[in-house]
Amino acid sequence: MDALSDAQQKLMPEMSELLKKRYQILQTINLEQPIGRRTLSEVAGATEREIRKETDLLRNQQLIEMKTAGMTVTSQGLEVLEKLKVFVREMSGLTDMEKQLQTILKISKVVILPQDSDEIPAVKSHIGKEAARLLEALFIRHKKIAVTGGSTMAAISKELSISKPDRALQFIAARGGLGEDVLHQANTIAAAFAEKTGGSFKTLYLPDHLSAEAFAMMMKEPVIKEMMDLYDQTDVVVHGIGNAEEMAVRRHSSLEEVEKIRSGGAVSEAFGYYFDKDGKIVYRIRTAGIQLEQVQKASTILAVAGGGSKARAILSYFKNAPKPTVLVTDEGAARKILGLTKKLEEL
Amino acid sequence: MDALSDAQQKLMPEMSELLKKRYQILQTINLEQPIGRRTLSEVAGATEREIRKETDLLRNQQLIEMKTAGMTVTSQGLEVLEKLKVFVREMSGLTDMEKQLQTILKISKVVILPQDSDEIPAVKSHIGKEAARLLEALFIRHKKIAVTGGSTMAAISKELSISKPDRALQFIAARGGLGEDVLHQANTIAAAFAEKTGGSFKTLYLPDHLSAEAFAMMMKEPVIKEMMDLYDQTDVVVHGIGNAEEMAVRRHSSLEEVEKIRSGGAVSEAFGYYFDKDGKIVYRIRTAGIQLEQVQKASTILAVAGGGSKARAILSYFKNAPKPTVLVTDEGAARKILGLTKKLEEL
DNA sequence: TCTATTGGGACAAAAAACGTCCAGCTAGAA
DNA sequence: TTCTAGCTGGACGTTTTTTGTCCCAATAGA
Repeated sequence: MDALSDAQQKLMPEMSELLKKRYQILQTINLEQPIGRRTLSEVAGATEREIRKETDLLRNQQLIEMKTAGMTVTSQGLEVLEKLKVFVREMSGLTDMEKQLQTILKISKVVILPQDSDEIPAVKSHIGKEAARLLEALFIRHKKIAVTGGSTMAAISKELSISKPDRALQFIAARGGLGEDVLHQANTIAAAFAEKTGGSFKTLYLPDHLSAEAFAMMMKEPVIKEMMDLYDQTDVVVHGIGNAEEMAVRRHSSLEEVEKIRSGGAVSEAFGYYFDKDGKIVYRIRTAGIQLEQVQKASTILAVAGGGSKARAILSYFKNAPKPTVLVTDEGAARKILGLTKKLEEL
Repeated sequence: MDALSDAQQKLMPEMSELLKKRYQILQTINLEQPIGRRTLSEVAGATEREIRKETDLLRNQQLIEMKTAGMTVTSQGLEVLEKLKVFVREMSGLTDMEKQLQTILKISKVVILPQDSDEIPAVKSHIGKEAARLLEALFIRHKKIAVTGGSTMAAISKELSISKPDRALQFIAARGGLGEDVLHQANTIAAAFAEKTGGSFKTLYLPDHLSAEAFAMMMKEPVIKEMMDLYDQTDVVVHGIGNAEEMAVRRHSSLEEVEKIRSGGAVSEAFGYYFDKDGKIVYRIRTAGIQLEQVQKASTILAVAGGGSKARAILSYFKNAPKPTVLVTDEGAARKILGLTKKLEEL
């Protein structure tokens, strides 16, 4: 933050919030266009009246246009969005927080997006977009990419857009179904990534909750073995981070599983592994899929998770996460993580 | 204006006015401190409520302090004032206007201060302060300074403040009484300048409206002749510019004088000379004082006049003003001058 | 052709801003 | 020392603005 902006904020303290709010609205319109007042008010977490007031202003400023199909961002609007991007980040202290988190989590890079996806649904899309941009940059040098499931991963796939299709790209489902609904399964996500980028994808279909013997047998099957080999060659891993209990519930885990997860003090989940607050593996779902050791061999790992509710999980997972991990998260999660670590230090 | 501020203003168009308003209030407090709400509201041209709202905010921001004696600017406030000075000027387009006026009026430099002194009394003080700063810079190399009268000149004298007294400075009253009230006479102003700077002053006392013979005789008097010689040696001339009719009235000019001024189409007045819209001398008060030719010999001339009502007069005077003149004026006058010249061009 | 969604209009209710006064205090003049 | 002008902070009825909420005609897309 330069001295001028500093002085400006001294003289106009209300500016900060206002700017952030309008920026976010404009950004959300850009992401979801064409979009109407009502839909926008839901996704941006504001009342209809407020959205109306602000969008009227944005139109007067010729930053957006209103047609019968909905509101769209003008080229001027895009320009403003571009110009203020860094400024809004600086102003919200995001750049500072990124550096702090990088140190605390001991990883190579952290990217924080404004607001909290728990409160404002659109933030999830913003996270997705940012992660998509980061991932696209990796496509140039890395072609074998393992992806997991989850709604965050789905958000990334929605925002992927590549200038020219790259047939060399290969997306590998990092896990089987894991009991999640089809839309958010790793298999579906891998297919979506491939479709958006022009690459190919490999899926892993294996029933959950197999008996130990059946599992051992399956692992010898060529189709499955092929996947295991692919995991070894993986360049990039893209994954979400879940709350342990939430994931257990969503996956309809058996009572004994839930018991193990709970008694073990599991906090976070990733790749089907459950971690406690110190990052120790408490439980792992016995199904085929990428192994933690294989993840660690990847040259870059992209972890994506946002929302204040994910703070504890993120903190837990990163206790033992690979160094070359890049975390994409949001302000809500970041602030809570910093709050939690500060509290710990005080004790 | 940089791209960032531009984008900021696109997103927050209300910012501009708000910033200017608060800046002006803060600046005025700085100039008149300690000052109370009511006095400030009068001098700043705003309602008491508004002043109250803004000053409450400024206090919360720790830019001002409120004591029983009145409000004063804190060191933080001063800093903000300093930091935003250039920005506010840029934002109001003053820098642009200065360049335009410089070309139109064909002089070496123009300094424009925000707002209109016709509407906001405090602006006169701001003009005075700026002129004082410019003048002080000239003191280093120039010691013989001729000054005229008028309320604007009085404003300058109020704002003069010099780090260490300079006994070498000599202030010369450019004219005699000219029928104005004592406080705004050139003689009084010269004395005030001298007092503020530690210099000396020379006054010119000569009755107005002398007969031609008496005038000729007086001109031969040593005291008067001495002044005439001083005018020849003048380095710097500081003067105001008046509206012709207004000045005629204020000076209780005789009917025939008023008639000459009116019929000649006089628009402006300076040094007792009356000029028409093309800058031609229409009439001059027959009394001792600096001659136009002597003014033209000075190395620097500081012309100070503000307020929209002075626009025509300024335009008139500068038709034939010396090139090395520096004009200090305000936004109100500047905008009107530009408007008038634009209108002329269209015809 | 039908349906879901859009922007714009409208309006009562709630909230904020405004104009205006007064009381009590204090610094500086007399 | 007393007096007075000018200061802040509090108060309050009256506008003015903002807010929440509906409806409506238009239209894009299925």
